[in-house]
Amino acid sequence: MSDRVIGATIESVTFRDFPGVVGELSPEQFTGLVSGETFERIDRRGKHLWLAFDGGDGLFVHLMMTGQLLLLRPGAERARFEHLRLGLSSGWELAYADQRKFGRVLRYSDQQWAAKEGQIGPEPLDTSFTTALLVSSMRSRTSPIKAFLLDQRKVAGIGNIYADEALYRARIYPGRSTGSLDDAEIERLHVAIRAVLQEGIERRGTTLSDYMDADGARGTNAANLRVYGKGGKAVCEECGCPLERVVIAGRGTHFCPGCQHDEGR
DNA sequence: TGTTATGTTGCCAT
DNA sequence: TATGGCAACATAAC
Repeated sequence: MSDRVIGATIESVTFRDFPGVVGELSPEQFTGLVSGETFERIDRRGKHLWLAFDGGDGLFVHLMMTGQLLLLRPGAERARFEHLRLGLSSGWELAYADQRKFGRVLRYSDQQWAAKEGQIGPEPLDTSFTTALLVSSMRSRTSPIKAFLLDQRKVAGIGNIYADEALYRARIYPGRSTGSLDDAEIERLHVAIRAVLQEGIERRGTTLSDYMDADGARGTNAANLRVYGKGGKAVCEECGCPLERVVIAGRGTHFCPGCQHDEGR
């Protein structure tokens, strides 16, 4: 998005059928606050996006389950489930669409973004994300490792798909108590987290139904998944066991009972 | 036609 | 503080 957004000024704001997409502000308040602002920088922490204005403050965006940020040409037909469109001086329009309306485009002060950012755990692809860091944050926790991985305060950016994929690659049962993992298991998990995320990025995202990039292109990582969505529908490509689906941490959890034992190793 | 599942997170109760 | 359940919403697949 950077090429078409950085340096561009917001010239128009159009609301569609869900003004709540911008939070508590009325459409008039939001329009007044962002009109004339120029984007200086696009940042990201985990799944949280930050589109910073050049004079300070900016837009905080979270896509949640079904959100889409789209760059459209002026006059382009309203996207399905489009709720907000920002007309930019660069000759593009930045639209936000979201079938389930969980996501938000919020006007945040720098302080609000700093506070939000401070809540988010380490970036798993940064060099600062070491096995030792993971070991110390996992110590003496009793919740399932799957719940730990989904907690954005512990590690940034892992969602339900990548949690299941990482645990499968590390051969760890998702229901294992976080604090019960030994050093070798945590080392495998560290490697697996980085691998599944890196591969997902290389394939430009896991599109199961809604995800698309700003050009409307689908990611191809769905074809790279080994377990997610396959419980009861496929066998493990390593051991041939039928894959299973259970609910852990309130989320559908897919795993191989042959490779991911309840008691480690 | 009803029931259940879906990629996330915050709030609430314990 | 840590943990677990559930609601927010629209749609697709059983």
